[in-house]
Amino acid sequence: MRTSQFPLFTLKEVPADAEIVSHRLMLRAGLIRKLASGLYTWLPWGLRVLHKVERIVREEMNRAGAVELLMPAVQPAELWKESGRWDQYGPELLRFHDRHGREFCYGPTHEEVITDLARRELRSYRQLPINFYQIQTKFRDEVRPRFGVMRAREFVMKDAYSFHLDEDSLAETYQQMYETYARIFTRLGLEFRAVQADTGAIGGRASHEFHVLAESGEDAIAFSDASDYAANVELAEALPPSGPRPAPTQPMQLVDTPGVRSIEEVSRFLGVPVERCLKTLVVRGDEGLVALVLRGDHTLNEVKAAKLPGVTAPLEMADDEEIRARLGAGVGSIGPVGLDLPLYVDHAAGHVADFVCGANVDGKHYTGVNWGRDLPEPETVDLRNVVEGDPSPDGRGRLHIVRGIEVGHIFQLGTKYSAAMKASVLDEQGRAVTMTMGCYGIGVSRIVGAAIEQHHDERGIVWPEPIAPFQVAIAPINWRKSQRVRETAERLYMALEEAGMEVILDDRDVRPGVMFADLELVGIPHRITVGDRALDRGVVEYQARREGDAIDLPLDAVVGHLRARPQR
RNA sequence: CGGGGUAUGGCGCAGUCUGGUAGCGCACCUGCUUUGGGAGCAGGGAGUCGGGGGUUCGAAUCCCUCUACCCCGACCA
Repeated sequence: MRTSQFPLFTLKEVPADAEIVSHRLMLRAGLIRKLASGLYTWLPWGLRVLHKVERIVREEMNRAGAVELLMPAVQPAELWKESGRWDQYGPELLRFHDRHGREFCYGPTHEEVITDLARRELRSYRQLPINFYQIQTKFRDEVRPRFGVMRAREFVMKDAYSFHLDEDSLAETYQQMYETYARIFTRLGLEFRAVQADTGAIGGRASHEFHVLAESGEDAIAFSDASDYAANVELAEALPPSGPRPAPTQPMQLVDTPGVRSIEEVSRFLGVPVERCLKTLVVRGDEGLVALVLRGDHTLNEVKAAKLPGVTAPLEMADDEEIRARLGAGVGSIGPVGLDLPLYVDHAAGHVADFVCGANVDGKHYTGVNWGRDLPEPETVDLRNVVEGDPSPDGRGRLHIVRGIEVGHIFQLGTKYSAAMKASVLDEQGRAVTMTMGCYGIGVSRIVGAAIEQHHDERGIVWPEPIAPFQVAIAPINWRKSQRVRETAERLYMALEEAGMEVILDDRDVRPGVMFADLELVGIPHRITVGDRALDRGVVEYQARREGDAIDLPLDAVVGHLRARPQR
């Protein structure tokens, strides 16, 4: 390709609304343009990258024996009503009517459609297991789209759905998909981690997420420094503290704490460390309010809390009026002593002695409170998010917390959809058996953003070789005037193309600085500079995007040199 | 959903408080010069000042209203 035929749309200045580096660089490098909130056009250079990601995903899915199909993006409401998700899914599901007034949605995921297909087409256990996949555009009406293609409303996803006669078969395919995903992200040149995950809105049992590690990631993941334990912080279990609780040393006292509300204020006002201040959160439950007690330095894990019996899922915090009406005191003065609410106490909070807590009277707190003496011994549960340094739940090592971008997610669904939609096959005995399902997603367009998040420098994108829009750029200096430069560049271009490389020849008549800046911004891994100065010495210059200095190469050595480069 | 902010040539911004002929940088077009790190000179084109309504002799500027986009929050005890 030539830049005259395959134009760059690079930007010197960044549109003001781009927040994170990958979004800025995708705009500046001319990979995408925004149409509306969460909706992006893929420009030619960006589309090349997207297609490369797709190709690797497709190759590895095919290698794993999955079969590709393509389902409609628009789906009839009936199927969603059958699965029960028409009512469950909420406003993220974009719904509309056709001219006959029939209800449809734009598919955010395809369990219903594939299950409908499977129940029609699959009759016998002999057809199982089977794993269907597609690469297709999804729409999720996100509350708050942001970060460019990382959280867009319309996005490209690879979704796969497997069907099985039994759990063992599902477990086998699940494991195979786990390995396939690891291979895909390795081939893409990304630093990633597979972690145990919550099943969320899709439902089902076992589940792993694949995260590209990056500071800007929206998820926190916890992993052990001494084992292969890794989990989304949403899920990571906080173990109860070991050893006995310290014995009480203080009497319980009611103290005035006028205007003191937050844990930090309480701690400062009373001179008690935050770890010895307990906070009491009030949430809505199936029958009125429920109180959750945590250590002041810990944060509530909403996923864990929502799973507690009697607590609403998803979790809803009670508002100030509700609390005041029920307890006679405001948020900020609530505590477990004498509290007339169902109470859940976090393991760590139940292990604190001589603690401070709200007194259920405005402007008053208790100090020196002790479980089992001033209030009943609590039964403790896991309520909090793990923090850096917590013991690993598998008993080996300590947890570290890093941030990640979720790019893949695999689930063992079980029969959630197949049962609701009556998808069964006949087994060896001729009995109808509800099929067991798995599903496996990869955020194809998100990967492009995630890759940039992980691979860039101050000059722009530094693509991993396998997904670079082109492998090699030829930068001819003084293209118009120097016939020698032009002829050499053309000859090189032909030779590299013939060698099977993807080459972009920058035949714009622009000054070298402009050319170099653009080629670095768009992140081409290898650059050959052709200029009279080097040609006088009988060479051209080779510059790797991720390395410092250029080296001289004789013309006939260029193809060999590029071939010898390790794929990264 | 709640809170905050922004909207002025393609992009980035000033001008708005204090009403009086719409400006700057980059980009773009033409010509000449230039060609190893985002060139120089000269000339040029391009804006319903987000939409609608109002106040006024006069509105980018003041008032009302709508829309779009962005940010923050949805752990506060």
